[in-house]
Amino acid sequence: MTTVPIPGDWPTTEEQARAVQDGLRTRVVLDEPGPPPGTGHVTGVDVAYDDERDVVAAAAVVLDAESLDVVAEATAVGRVSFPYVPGLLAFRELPTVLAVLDALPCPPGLVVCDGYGLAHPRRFGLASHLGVLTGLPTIGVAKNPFTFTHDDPDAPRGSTAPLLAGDEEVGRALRTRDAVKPVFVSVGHRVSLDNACAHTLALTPAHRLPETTRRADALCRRALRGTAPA
DNA sequence: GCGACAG
DNA sequence: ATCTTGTCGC
Repeated sequence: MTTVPIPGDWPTTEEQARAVQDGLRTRVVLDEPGPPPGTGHVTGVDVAYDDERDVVAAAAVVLDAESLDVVAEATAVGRVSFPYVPGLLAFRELPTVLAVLDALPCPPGLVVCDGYGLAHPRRFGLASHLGVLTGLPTIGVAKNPFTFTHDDPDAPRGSTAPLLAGDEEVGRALRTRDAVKPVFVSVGHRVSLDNACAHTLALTPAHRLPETTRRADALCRRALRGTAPA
């Protein structure tokens, strides 16, 4: 496990953070389809917090996209770098997530984030931000619709409904299990929305949430507990 | 102005 | 995110 310093130039105020987003948003690449589902590596990243102790733990779990077997794992711990502010989640998660990806012994391939990419007030959520900073193809799979609206997808797994910001489709509500609450998929960087949904379905053979995020969630919680006082 | 709001 | 027991169902 690695320990993470907060970058010296990390934003301190919401105003600074929004300015960073506005400066980087033009770098998002939207005209690539991304890797085909079921090939290469797919990596889940997630973060757990203990705000009382000011500790954050991140985990990355690399899966073989075809078998969904675990290929590699890494964890990293650090200090909380930003408070939770809707729309500025990336500033809370990124330092530790970048470090944990660096700590992996192999290329991550497609990165699946817990949260949003383009579906964001300034079209630059966590998944897009991570993609721009690393150059990696990324998607966001969120558990809640945030501020966006959508119709309820049909009951069968695989059904979708547009995630809307006004009349703009910023993502998709995707049913990953029959008659179970959908997940909310959006493009991060260098992946099409259709492909992002296809990946999400490939990663949900048995549960509502992708195997990538389930594995990463379990691992970062374990890592956080591992930092508890002896 | 007030409420809602990824994790 | 996190606080939290048992319980219903595949």
